[in-house]
Amino acid sequence: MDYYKQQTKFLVAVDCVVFGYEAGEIKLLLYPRAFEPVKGSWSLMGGFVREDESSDQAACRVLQQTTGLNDIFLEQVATFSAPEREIYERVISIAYFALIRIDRYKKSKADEFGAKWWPINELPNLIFDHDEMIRQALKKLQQKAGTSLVGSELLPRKFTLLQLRKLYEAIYQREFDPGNFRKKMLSLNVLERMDHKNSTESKKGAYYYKVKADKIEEELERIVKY
Amino acid sequence: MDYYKQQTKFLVAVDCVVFGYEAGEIKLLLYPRAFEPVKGSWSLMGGFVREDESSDQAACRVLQQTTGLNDIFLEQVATFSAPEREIYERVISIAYFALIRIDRYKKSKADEFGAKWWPINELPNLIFDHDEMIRQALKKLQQKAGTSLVGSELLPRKFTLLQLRKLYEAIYQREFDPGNFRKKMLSLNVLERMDHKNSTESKKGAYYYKVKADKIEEELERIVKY
DNA sequence: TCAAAAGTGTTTGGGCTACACCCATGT
DNA sequence: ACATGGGTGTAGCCCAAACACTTTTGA
Repeated sequence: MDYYKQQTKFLVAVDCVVFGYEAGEIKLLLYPRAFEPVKGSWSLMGGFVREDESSDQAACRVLQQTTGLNDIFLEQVATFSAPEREIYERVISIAYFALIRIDRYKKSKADEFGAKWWPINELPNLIFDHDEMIRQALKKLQQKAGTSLVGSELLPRKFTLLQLRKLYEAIYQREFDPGNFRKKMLSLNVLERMDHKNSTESKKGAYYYKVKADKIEEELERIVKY
Repeated sequence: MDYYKQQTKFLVAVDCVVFGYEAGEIKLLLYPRAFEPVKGSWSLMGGFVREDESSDQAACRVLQQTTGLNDIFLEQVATFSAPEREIYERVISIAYFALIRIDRYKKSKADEFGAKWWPINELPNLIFDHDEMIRQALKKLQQKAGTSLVGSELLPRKFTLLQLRKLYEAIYQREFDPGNFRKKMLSLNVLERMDHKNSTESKKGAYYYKVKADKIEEELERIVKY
């Protein structure tokens, strides 16, 4: 046991890459660092791990505090541990990625901090290695969306196939053939057509779909190549 | 800065899932825990992260110390942080997976600890959450081998297509059609045929191949489904 | 009437699978 | 001679990609 006592201890934090989807774009929730060093740069939602919680719980707590939301999709990305990655003190940080529906977000504590949604292609300067965290998180999101309908976590509960396709186009930064995308998605047998239509995005009107209740978390065969 | 000072610090460790390949089987390097608690159970190669190093460097150091090898393929798997995952003291552990050629390993410090190679299908009881680390590491290995020739890290520098196929069969725990496997591998254009043959494993003799020097780390299109 | 999305159908090509088949050679 | 792996060829199937076409309706 003495061996344990000789060892160095470290501050351990979590940083959450919070993805949202709005106006046809993937967006990220960031807040401005209000104090030196690197004041004015933007930061991921983060916080320190506490004595009585796992890092998963810490990430969950951070999101609860900053977005007011509780039942959020959350997954580990990687751990960043370079000795010089922060400035004043060494911190080992476990990066997570989260998916939330911006329409559920609305007002919350995050606004008090000046938090803002940034389109993924127009990000500001970020502190420390947060840009690398985002890069890896996006890759994870693409992998995840390729084998599950996790993408629908970013949409309202009911959505049209146009909305779903636009979301996938935003995630993968490329276009999909409308007919083929529709056939592929429907062939997976995880979507359930509802009995009413959305008429705001097309003249003809498109049926709403929702994910079948028992298929939400299901692992599927490849949906899209990545 | 006061905010930093109030936070709890943690012991941070690395645990390495060391994969090897021998006699047609994937094997894992483990050593027996010599002291209580859980004396007699087996453990992954691990160690604490030090003040002046990243976790990557720590994992590298642990492998150097236990196997004598330096230039080893090493990749992060995930971080395990449940408060009760160890017994006497809380330790947050970053799991890595490593690939080494058993023929390069031979004698080393690890033998002094009683380290032993275990076939992946006949593992002993493991301490803490090490079995879960192995499960996730194997999954990572399968993904990695599916998009790169990382598998050849486990073979001698030159190898026959039979040896490569047997390795992939061991990694994915399923059989591959000999003809199709050969065609697929050669079509990737990353293997270079050498001008001599191996005659120990077949009457006819099979050409040796090696990975083209400039293609070792290359990301490929899908090699095998997983 | 026209544009734009909804929704369905068809064709094509590439790749994977399952085999068949010949070659070389040690026993 | 025969068993075994080395190595090549091929027919069938599935699926993704490309794209044609019809429907519906608001502007």
